[in-house]
Amino acid sequence: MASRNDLKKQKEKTSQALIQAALQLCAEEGYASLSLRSVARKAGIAPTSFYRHFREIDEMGVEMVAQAKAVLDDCLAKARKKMALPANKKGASPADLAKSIEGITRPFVDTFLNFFKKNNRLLHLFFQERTGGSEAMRIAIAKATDQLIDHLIELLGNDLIQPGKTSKNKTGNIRLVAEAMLMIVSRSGMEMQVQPEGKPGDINARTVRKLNFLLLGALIQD
Amino acid sequence: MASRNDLKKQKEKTSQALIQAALQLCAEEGYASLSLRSVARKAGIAPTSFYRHFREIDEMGVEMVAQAKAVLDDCLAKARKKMALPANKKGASPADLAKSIEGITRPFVDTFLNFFKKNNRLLHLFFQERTGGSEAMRIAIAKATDQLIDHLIELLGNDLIQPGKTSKNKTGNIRLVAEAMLMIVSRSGMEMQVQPEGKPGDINARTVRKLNFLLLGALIQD
DNA sequence: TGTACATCAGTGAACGCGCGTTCACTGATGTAC
DNA sequence: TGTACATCAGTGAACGCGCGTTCACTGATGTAC
Repeated sequence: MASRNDLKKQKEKTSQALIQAALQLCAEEGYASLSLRSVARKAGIAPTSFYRHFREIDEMGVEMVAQAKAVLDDCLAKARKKMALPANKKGASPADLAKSIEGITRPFVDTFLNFFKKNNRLLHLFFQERTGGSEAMRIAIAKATDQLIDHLIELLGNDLIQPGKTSKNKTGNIRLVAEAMLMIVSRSGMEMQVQPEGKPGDINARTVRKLNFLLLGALIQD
Repeated sequence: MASRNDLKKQKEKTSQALIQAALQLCAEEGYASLSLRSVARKAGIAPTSFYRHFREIDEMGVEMVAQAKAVLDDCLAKARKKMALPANKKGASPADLAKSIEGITRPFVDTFLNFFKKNNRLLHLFFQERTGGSEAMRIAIAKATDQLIDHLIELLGNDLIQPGKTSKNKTGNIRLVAEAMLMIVSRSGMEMQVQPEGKPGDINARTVRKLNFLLLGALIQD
């Protein structure tokens, strides 16, 4: 009575078990410390079975990156819903601007850091190995990061740019802002993970303030 | 005719050879991929000789961090000399502020990224392994980073804060700015190393603009 | 000054271990007739 | 429906390799007298 796809589904299930095991080990010891045998062991299969799913560790690594990317896209989409827009009203004073900017940065940081707590295995991989690991991994991560930044620009564009006022220069600035935002919030997430007790709960507040400076400066500069 | 310290000096020389070999391997493969044997091989000594200098790899790692820290301190000191101060003039327009801020950010970024090119082995270790590696390494790096940020705050305090206007709030902001600056510039340095051809020479310019936003926002917020 | 002894950085053999990879295999699932 | 064959995820034995670590050692440098 088995479906014709039972075999494929079972294989997919094992592949996922491998990836999940790898992500967990990666968060504990770092991607560079992954071994085919340790991943297989954690996933509960024989070392040799690994080759039924991936030709080598890095091929699995690329898949890991794809999954991390999907989670981050979800995270951004979730943050977007909470953002208060538009922030950029004409003739607003710096103090007013600062207030309305926090309507963007606060949900962004809170959502992101909350996701980071829940999915630290995914995100650790994403931001830690970007400048390490193998060539294939770096390329995969760089590509995923670029897409993520495009996604964030889309959000910021809608929230920050007034319709009809978009200039070439401003668009360029928004890319810089998006890169810096992601950089800062991911770094906060990493540090939160490394020393979860260090500075109490105010890591969110500190991150928000950093982003406030960044956005306020970018808006005023224009 | 040998000096009474010849033996000690020779030992120190070998220790340095080990550290330099390790830094080079670390930049190529990452700290996690270092092995006692590969380091000893690169340094030109027998694997067993390693134990005459360090009890384990991480003990050498801590020493590596200390050397990276010294280079970064030099880097900051060098940047300081090029910075134009003060940037924060009373009643300046945002446009004027932006101009004078670049007198700080431009030398900072140029000096830092230039040092990064020359000493990529040191800096890679410093910023890559902060959230990976062993416990001992993370502690050593965290401590060194804190000191580095204090150092940067010292510079920024002199350059950004007008005498007599220092407030508690402003001091707190400066720490946030210093952290974010170091974060952004180090990330740029890492990416420059990973893809040295990617975006031509404008990585400096892009980094400067990010820092401009940050500083401008921080100054106006106050 | 010369001699006898101490120190200690560096060595090479040897160990057990986890690794990636190969190979021929098993046995459940899927397909053809 | 039943039977014979094909597919293929998962297996266990075996391999050679680099690893960390131990040990007894060598021989140059340093010290005491």
